[in-house]
Amino acid sequence: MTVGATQPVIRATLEDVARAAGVSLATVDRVVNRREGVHAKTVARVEAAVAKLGYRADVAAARLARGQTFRFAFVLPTGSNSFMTSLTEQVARTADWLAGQRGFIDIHHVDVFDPDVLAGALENLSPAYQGVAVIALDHPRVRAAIDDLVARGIAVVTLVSDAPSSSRVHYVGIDNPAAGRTAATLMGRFLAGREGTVAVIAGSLSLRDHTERQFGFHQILTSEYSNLSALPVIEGRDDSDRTRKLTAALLARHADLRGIYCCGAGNRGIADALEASGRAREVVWITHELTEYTRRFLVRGTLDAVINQDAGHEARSAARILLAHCAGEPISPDQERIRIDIFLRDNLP
Amino acid sequence: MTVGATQPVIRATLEDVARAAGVSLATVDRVVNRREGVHAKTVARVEAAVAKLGYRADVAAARLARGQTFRFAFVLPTGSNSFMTSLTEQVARTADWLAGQRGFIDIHHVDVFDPDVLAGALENLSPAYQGVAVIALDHPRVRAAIDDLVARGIAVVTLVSDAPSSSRVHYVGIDNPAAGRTAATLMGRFLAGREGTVAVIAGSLSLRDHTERQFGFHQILTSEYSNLSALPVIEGRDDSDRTRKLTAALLARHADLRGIYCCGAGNRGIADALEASGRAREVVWITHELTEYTRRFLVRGTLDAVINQDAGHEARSAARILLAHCAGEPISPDQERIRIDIFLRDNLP
DNA sequence: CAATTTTTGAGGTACGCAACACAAATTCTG
DNA sequence: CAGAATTTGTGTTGCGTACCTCAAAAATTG
Repeated sequence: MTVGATQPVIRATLEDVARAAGVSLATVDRVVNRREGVHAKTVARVEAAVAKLGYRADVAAARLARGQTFRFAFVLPTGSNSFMTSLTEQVARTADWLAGQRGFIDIHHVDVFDPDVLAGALENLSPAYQGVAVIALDHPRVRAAIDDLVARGIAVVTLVSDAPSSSRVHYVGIDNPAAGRTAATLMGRFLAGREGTVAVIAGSLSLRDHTERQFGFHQILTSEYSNLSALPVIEGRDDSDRTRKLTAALLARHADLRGIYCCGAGNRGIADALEASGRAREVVWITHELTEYTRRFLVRGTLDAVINQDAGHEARSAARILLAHCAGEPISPDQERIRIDIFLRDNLP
Repeated sequence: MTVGATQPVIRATLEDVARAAGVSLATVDRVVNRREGVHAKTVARVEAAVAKLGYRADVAAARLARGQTFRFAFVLPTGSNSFMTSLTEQVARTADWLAGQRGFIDIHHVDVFDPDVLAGALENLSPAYQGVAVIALDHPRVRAAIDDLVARGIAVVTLVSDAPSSSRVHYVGIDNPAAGRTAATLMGRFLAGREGTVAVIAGSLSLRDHTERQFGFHQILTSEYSNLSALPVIEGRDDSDRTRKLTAALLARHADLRGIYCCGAGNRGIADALEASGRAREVVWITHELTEYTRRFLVRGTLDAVINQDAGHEARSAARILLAHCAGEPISPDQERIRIDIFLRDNLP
């Protein structure tokens, strides 16, 4: 059985549609581009012809004829952890791809963790940009800066970290509370009824994504796993050295420590401390972001699971969404949905 | 700090390159399209100009000028389980997208589980196709049919199920042994040391993907979780009714049944049997493919984890790979890698 | 140095569509 | 039914590239 074999071998063009509908090219153009001044009956005739011939505008020809070019700014953090480094690289690759699609990406590095600096950077962005992707902070000044850009007709998408109350057109990233809940479920199930304490290490609680993750984590842990009690959240500031010391102290102080959930960076410190303590196999450690380090810890068995967001997917998705928005094209939502990946040693990509 | 702001606001065109290199348009054309008869020194001059101006061919213009159109055949199973239904729908959506990219997809439905029927369908495919995507079987006749297509200059990608020894240009799907290992690790860890037996239900052991999954599953279960012993594999033929009866029998016969791994379809039957037995919460059930049903069982807590391959991603990837192959364009490997997704109740998309 | 080969230039057409100007035909209004 | 308004047609241009032909220039050879 065959479906779709009735499709034309040769694409139907606007001219074919005009001929089929018995009207001129100009009228077809008016209809397909929704211009004014066409009789309803004629519109119907043309649309029937479009449907009959299965006409689809050749996007290559359309883009070429429109002759638009696009300039986007990606505002990313200055020299940072492995995830951000990888994101930057993926954005660079995406830029390379976009260059063939009449689009240009400039990467701006700023200290996105300081609301004033970030807001300032957004405010000073050249008005030549049609779109901006930014690792946002949910802070009044940043929100205002985003709203300001949007008011000036510049499309803004937030990347990795959202500013939900702003007027950004899209958030490209994972649902962080859900990611935290996922981590908690894995923790609870891996520990399967054992009693003890679980430590939560965040980069900083002033980062919305870290807060949301630990919120989701606590939510599930307290409601579903009463055998486990969470210790107060520790701020490791995404710094390996500091995190190592904090983890070592945790391990020394809590003989009943059964699990560690790290919702930020600084994983090398945790690995060092865990391995030095000799309890690496016994303590369940779950963290975020697949990097060359976390991958190694996973393979070695020190790390039990990684919750990941795909930086490449995020970079491409942000670019696609900005492009589609500026060109007035539709997007396919499920292609742009960023998944909460779970990686075990066995399903590493 | 800003990187990349030196990019041109206006794209450089071939003419700009010609002017910069001090040669004619024809020569630049010869160089960028690698035609013969250009002096090495001139090639170098042009390439320097390309690099200096950051010239990138406008893919829209290039496609338009080449005027090529592409016809691909997708060979999918006849009326089948939820996953295949969803895959078919995603292929249809991809076809819609491709229609704007000068490409057409015909969907052919055949009984892909019969090697002779499948091979016959491939042999009878119109030579008008430049590419074929097929849910393959690893069988000599199918392999020969694929090799034959390739020999006739038709690009073949295998989808979901591979024929590794054939000359297909790409396999779009997951690593099935790794998926089985992933399931085993989840099973072993969720059961955390409890003793008992684990049942494995496959659709049919003559399907390579099911065999590979159960192979990976057994591999990890026997080597890492000696507390669990696997029962002989049961063939449910992807049929809910049959699977329900088999599962009910399993539950009745084995009081120490701790887990069920289903590497095929027929999940509704398993859910019915599990829920009827009253042991749904206690038995760990892991299966493949996220469908409306498995999603519901996951939310309800009957099902503990789903190993998934994203049908939308697979459909788009197959189309992109065929298109890139036929148009002689490069692909970006990590965008085309199909991940082994793990879904728990908490990270459902 | 003439003859030959290699390299380069000039110029054109085509791809499918968008965008526009202007004329012609049709319909509506008073 | 004239005049106005609306609707449709004709025609053109340009987007950036691929691909082609033919001639001119330069380099190589005998």
